Amino acid sequence: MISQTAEYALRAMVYLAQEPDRPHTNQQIARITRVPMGYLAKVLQSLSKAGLITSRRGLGGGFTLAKPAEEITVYEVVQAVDPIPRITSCPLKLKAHREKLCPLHQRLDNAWELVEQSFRSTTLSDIIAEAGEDGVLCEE
Amino acid sequence: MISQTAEYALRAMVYLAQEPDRPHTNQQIARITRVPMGYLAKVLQSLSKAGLITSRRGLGGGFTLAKPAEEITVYEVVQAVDPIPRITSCPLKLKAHREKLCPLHQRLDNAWELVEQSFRSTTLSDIIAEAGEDGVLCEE
DNA sequence: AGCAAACTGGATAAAAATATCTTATTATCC
DNA sequence: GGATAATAAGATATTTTTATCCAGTTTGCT
Repeated sequence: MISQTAEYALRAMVYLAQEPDRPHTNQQIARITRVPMGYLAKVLQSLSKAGLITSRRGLGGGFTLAKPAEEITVYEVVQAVDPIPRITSCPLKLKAHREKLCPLHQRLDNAWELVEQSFRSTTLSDIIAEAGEDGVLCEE
Repeated sequence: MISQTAEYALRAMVYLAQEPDRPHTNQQIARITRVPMGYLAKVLQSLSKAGLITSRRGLGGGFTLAKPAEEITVYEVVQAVDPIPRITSCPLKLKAHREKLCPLHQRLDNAWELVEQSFRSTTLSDIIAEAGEDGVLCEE
């Protein structure tokens, strides 16, 4: 339902949210979240361009949340790497459906709306808070 | 959110549901629903194997709903071609999460559950009824 | 019987998503 | 300033999804 890429992005963000004070390197994040390192680099780029994280090069550098975990929603993360494809116009390009979607696509889009709402109302800190002491992604 | 394949399957099923009394050929369905003919054939095979439609070969043959439109849900159609990947075990394969998903994956799965419920509670006849006279997919 | 319509199944091709690798650029520390 | 750690970016490879094509089989019709 969401892409592998979005799953990776969420893992990385949750991890960063757990220790937001110091930068974490691509390598660290990859190891903990078990995401292929080379690919994670791309995902982190996307998140960076979307303004959700900041990066610092050089020794001691890495990635850090760009704003507090309370202010970052699951929705923002997913949107940054692999947006939810809301249905705004008829996929069959029927003229008759330009104004109003047919019941089929209307109902599909309603389902996506549910997901979107769910994602919008969940912040990274919600997730961390729920985890308690263990940490969300087992840090071995 | 759902695959192209699932979208095609739904279009085909809605079309069949609109005229359930006579068989419709792959070619007919493809033209109306604007699905590539060769690919539609595969999709129809899947739907047939799932028991949602029946097929008849030879002249005058084609595909027909296997049961009344009132008894076929969107969920069944999607499941037949491209199941919703509910999260039942930790995607990171962490031992600590075998019993209980971490909050991240728990919340993702909750969203899928919403979608699943929405799909389960919608039948093909619901969709057709909502369309009124026009027909769901413009029959040109 | 013979022909044409229609599904069936397998092989193949094209496109998109996912993943890897390599080279550059930037920053820090000594 | 040089060595090293780290991101940035582009090229390439692999896998999955989507799509096409073709030969085979069944069915109905005359």
